[in-house]
Amino acid sequence: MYLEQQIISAIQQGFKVLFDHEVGIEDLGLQPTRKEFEGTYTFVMFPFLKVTKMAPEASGSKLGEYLVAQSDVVTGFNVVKGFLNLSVSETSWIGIFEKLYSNPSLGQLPSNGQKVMVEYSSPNTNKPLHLGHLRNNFLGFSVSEILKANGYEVTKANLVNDRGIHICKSMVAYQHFGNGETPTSSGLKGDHLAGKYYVIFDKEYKKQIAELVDQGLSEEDAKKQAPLLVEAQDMLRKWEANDTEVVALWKQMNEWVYAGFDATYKKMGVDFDKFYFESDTYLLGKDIVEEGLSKGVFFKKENGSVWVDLSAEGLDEKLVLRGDGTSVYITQDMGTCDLKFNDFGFDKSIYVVGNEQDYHFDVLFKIMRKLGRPYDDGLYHLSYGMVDLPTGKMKSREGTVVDADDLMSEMIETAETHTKELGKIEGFSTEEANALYETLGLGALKYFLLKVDPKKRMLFNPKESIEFQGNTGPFIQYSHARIASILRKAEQIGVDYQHGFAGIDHLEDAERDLIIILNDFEKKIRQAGDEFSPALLAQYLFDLAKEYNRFYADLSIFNESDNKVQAFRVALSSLTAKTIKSGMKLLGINVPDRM
RNA sequence: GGUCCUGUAGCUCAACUGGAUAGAGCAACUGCCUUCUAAGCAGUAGGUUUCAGGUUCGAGUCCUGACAGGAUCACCA
Repeated sequence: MYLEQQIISAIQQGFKVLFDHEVGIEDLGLQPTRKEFEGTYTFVMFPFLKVTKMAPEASGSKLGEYLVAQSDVVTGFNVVKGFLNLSVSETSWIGIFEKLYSNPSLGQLPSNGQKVMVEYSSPNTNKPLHLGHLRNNFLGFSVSEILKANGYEVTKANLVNDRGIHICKSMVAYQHFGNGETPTSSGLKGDHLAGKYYVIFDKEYKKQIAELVDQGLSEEDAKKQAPLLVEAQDMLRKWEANDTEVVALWKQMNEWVYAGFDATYKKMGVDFDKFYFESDTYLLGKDIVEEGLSKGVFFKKENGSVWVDLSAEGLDEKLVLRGDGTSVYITQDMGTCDLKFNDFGFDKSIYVVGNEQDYHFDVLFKIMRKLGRPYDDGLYHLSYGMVDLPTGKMKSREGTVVDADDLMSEMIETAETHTKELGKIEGFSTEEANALYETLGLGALKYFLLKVDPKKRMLFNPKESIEFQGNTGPFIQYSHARIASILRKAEQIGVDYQHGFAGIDHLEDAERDLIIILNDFEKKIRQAGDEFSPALLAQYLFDLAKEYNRFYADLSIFNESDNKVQAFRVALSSLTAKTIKSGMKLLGINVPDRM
């Protein structure tokens, strides 16, 4: 980072001295030189030809000569068309390496004094988590960690949807068909138990509809009049009236579900600092409706319903309170928005929610802006694409989902099979071996879901999607394990690689290329934070691991006769391992020392 | 129908926000384990970036219009 800034400021000086022209830093950018050309950084001359009043080649040469003469980091240049390719001195690279190597807070930028809340996961308590939730949870967790690394104070929040008609459906079905079954008696995790009755409800409900249609009702009427649905709606009313029996059942079932979720979250390796429950928040926001009315942001229709007119912002009129005075979804979201701010005073509030709710958040944020909330600039919907199966979209009611618990178990089993086939667990205790399978299986899964740009929808093929070779989590984990092995050997034969690289005066290509990419780590953390995109970091870590493996294949460490060079290569390996480890941690992925 | 998102190698994804001959992995093919872990490395092959226009020194990227896929548009959550 520092190196690029040095070069840029020298270029800025150059424009002043050579062409008598002031150029803003923000207008100057370097890009990596394509590998078919000589050099590390490339400066594009085209946009500045008006300033230089010379042909592209001549402009580039003149600036290049200036940089070599004036800057002690630029040692050479070449100009191809309008592209000025700059070479950086080996001593600069060695200096960069020493700085990175001695940095005790590698991968952690200093505090920026800002608070951010990241809401993610936000499950419904009527069914277990599935593949789509995995993307949500891994994303939310990773973005939180990335923001921490960027110097934010982060609060991870989970807004649990623990009430509503869908919960009542599971409850009604349980009352009818449950026979007092419990997680203990059935051996089912609590969330799977609730999900089982949600599916049963749907099945029985459809049966009832069919019967009613046979009796001559229209499809539409049948859907409304089916006894099970009526019962669920009735149960919801009783719940809202705080009916003792209904509330007791609700508490019981939710407790089972939470126990199940806890186990799943633990397996996933995600956690939360704050839980919000919709049963506590669903009545919030009515005061904001009043506020909006008095501010003239909202208006009332004849039947008493309250609306906001967003047509000036390119949207429609949107209901914010029903005619009977009850809330809609957005009412409580307005309330929760304020609640979060009052609880934590955030500068930014991020909602990790699927792109099916783009419109909803568009509306919500525009409303909060109209209401003039002090934090309205910090609201951000981290909208991610759905995970599709080869067979199409997942539907929980129809049981065409990939269950999160099942998928994680399968991944771990696959990792076990694969590891055993390769015969890589000599000397492992059973516990160590199991821990490794888990690290690898989950690493593969997390990396697979995080390496894709969040906003893009992605395809998951359970049979083929997850590999252990190439652009995968295990490939990066493997690179780390290789280095760990080198470090063990270095310790064993007593290589001192902690200090003293003054004697190094020459770099092999593979060494230099590795330092160049190691130097990008901080920049990538920044980008990933600015764009809320773990994918950028994932891509970087893959490139880094690849570069290391090239280095590993090209140059020998322990056959190197020069002790200084040998120590330097061990140190370079060590820095790579540290970078991989701390980068993978930001993705929520552990790295093993042996595999 | 209105609005929004997406479209890149056979498949899954990149492309530093407008820069050079569009890159990786998987799958296919060819080499490399007597040497620090072959879950690796090196190489071959694979492309009219959905299509048609436009903007400029320069377009996968920006604009317009088609086409295809998806989401959304309830006094549902």
